[in-house]
Amino acid sequence: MAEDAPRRQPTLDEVAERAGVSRSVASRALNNAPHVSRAKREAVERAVRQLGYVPNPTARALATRQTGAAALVVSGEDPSIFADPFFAQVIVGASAALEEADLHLMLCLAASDRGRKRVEELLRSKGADGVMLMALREDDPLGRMAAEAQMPVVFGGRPVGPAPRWYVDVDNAGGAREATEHLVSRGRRRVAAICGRLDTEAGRARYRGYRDAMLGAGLDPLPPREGDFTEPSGAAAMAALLADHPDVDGVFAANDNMAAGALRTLREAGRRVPADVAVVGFDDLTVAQIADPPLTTVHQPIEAFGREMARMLVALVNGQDPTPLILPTRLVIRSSA
Amino acid sequence: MAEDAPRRQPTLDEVAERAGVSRSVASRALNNAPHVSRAKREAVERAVRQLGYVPNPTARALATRQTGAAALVVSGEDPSIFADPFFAQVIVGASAALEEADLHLMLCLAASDRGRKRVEELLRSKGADGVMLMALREDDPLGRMAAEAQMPVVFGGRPVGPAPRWYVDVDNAGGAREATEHLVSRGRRRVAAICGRLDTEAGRARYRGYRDAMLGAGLDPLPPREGDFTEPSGAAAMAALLADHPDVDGVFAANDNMAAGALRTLREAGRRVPADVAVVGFDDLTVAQIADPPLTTVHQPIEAFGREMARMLVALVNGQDPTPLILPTRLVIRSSA
DNA sequence: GCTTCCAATGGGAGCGCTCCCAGGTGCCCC
DNA sequence: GGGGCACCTGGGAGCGCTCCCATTGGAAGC
Repeated sequence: MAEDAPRRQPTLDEVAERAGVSRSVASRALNNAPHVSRAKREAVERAVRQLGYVPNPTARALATRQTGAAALVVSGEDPSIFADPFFAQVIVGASAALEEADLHLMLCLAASDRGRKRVEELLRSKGADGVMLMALREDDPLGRMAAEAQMPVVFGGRPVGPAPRWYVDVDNAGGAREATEHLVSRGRRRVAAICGRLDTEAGRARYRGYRDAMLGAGLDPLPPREGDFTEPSGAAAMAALLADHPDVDGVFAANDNMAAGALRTLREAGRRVPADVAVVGFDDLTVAQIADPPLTTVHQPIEAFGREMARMLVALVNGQDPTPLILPTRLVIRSSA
Repeated sequence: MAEDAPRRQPTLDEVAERAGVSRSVASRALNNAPHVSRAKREAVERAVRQLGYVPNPTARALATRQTGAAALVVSGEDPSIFADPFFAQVIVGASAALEEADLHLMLCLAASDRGRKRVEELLRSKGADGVMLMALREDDPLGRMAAEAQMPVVFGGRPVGPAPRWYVDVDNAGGAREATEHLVSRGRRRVAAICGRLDTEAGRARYRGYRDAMLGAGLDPLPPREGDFTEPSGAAAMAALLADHPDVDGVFAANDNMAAGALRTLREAGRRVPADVAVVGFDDLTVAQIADPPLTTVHQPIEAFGREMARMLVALVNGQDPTPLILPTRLVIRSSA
């Protein structure tokens, strides 16, 4: 009755032996490849069941030269950048798409030197079948490494500089323009922008969108007021803004976190939102709904962003040549503007 | 000048040949193992540099029977559970600890059937050197799978039922008790609890802490008002609470998201916080600081949680036998209570 | 009935690394 | 001066799988 606990995992050879076939046939049966008779196929299946056989992914990887994993690399100087719920949603999307392709997700936070070194090694050693790269800053060494890697690379968000061959991005400039135009259409004239880091393309593009909208409306854009996409930086930027331009009546913040910070500063300064100052954010994360007042914000399809990035990578891994993708944004009007 | 782009990665054999040594010596030099003369060691290093050699992790994995990766599995029926910023912080901590041990992080969202199946396969095929398991619900099949796996498994948060051999957890009951006692000490008498999912141990323990504190103060605990750790569920629970107990003057919410929802409902119902109703949350995520009013909440060391989980796993992988860990919580007093 | 063809089969050579072991060298010590 | 005894060294056997290829046998075609 008591089954001897097998110390070692059964191997394909043992399955083959038990099924009375050769290893080749067993392998073909397992990968349901052609050229296996019905009888033997069934014999193999039976043996697999009896032995509780599971193929060894490492051995398979070595033989096929495919790891069965895709890496998602998040750059940035500070690991806490990853605490932004934005990434969690990207991961949910990417994970779903990779699951369909039966690829595992390796997550690499390339904040520390050590982390970057490990990513470089991953890239050079083909430790994954492909890589998704996010949150690159200007002159990020990861960009160069990726270019040199003999491996499919998809960028999540274009990096600063020339656009890479494969990327998924969001219409940052368009979204920012729409947000700013909304403020202007509500009669705001002294509209300022709290920007994200200007060493990222997203930060730059969103400022460009703001500026274009202002110029288009015949208004003077204010110079960029740089934050780092965090709530405190938004609060600080808003405070500085109030000091320099007490008459500001509209604010476009390059993400919801900073918008929330701006809201806090405005509340503390006794300014009513939106009566005195209207505020628009970007991202449409949970914080936008929770904020008081709820934030009017530029919605971006974050989960789709992750999903499309992964799908593009899968296509590349399968030898196809997908085209870059720019996802649309859409203004969600709540009460802050 | 123009270097021929080598189509194939150089192998250890080529390094050895170039360095004029055997493969064994090259291997030892690479892993800086003993029994290699200084001269040959340097020759190998030179050859590595000239050839741009990077060891093939898959081949190494096959030979050593170690994958060099640890998996973080997040269970739950809905992938969006992962959108909770809680997990992002856990990942930051875990990632840092794994980086020290030179292990890669595989992230598995085991929400769909397909996802669970893949985790099972991972477990059975030893596709990773160890696994961290989080967010298990009652009777979660993952628990059984993990128990059967011939692989180190660390639980992040104890599952419902008997405690596993290795886990990292937070003092949920203690934190909840402290939170509730705080409300009582501020003179609140009609204190309710908005619970998390009661099919998770965290949800249960936090309710137990609330109940114990109430009983300890000679007050009647209200029956659990169950949410699912999301903001809307907190808002809904609060609304139901107001309907059933209009005289409620204190609320302990089992996490910050639900507390934020409660805040919203209270605001819409015209109740002042904390004057009419005091609210305490749990987690101390960013949302607690952003909320209006800022939330008094039970701080838990989330990043440390992830870090310790990973460290425990690394210890197990290295053949040690670490002891389970329960991390302390601490009440952070802001203005909501 | 004999060639032709193709599905089915199993042998064997890798994939690129680790690690055990047998053999070889120099050096110290009695 | 010879027998240990370090330390080096390289050969070779795996790790568990895939896949090419030569071989077989039976069905189909003439």
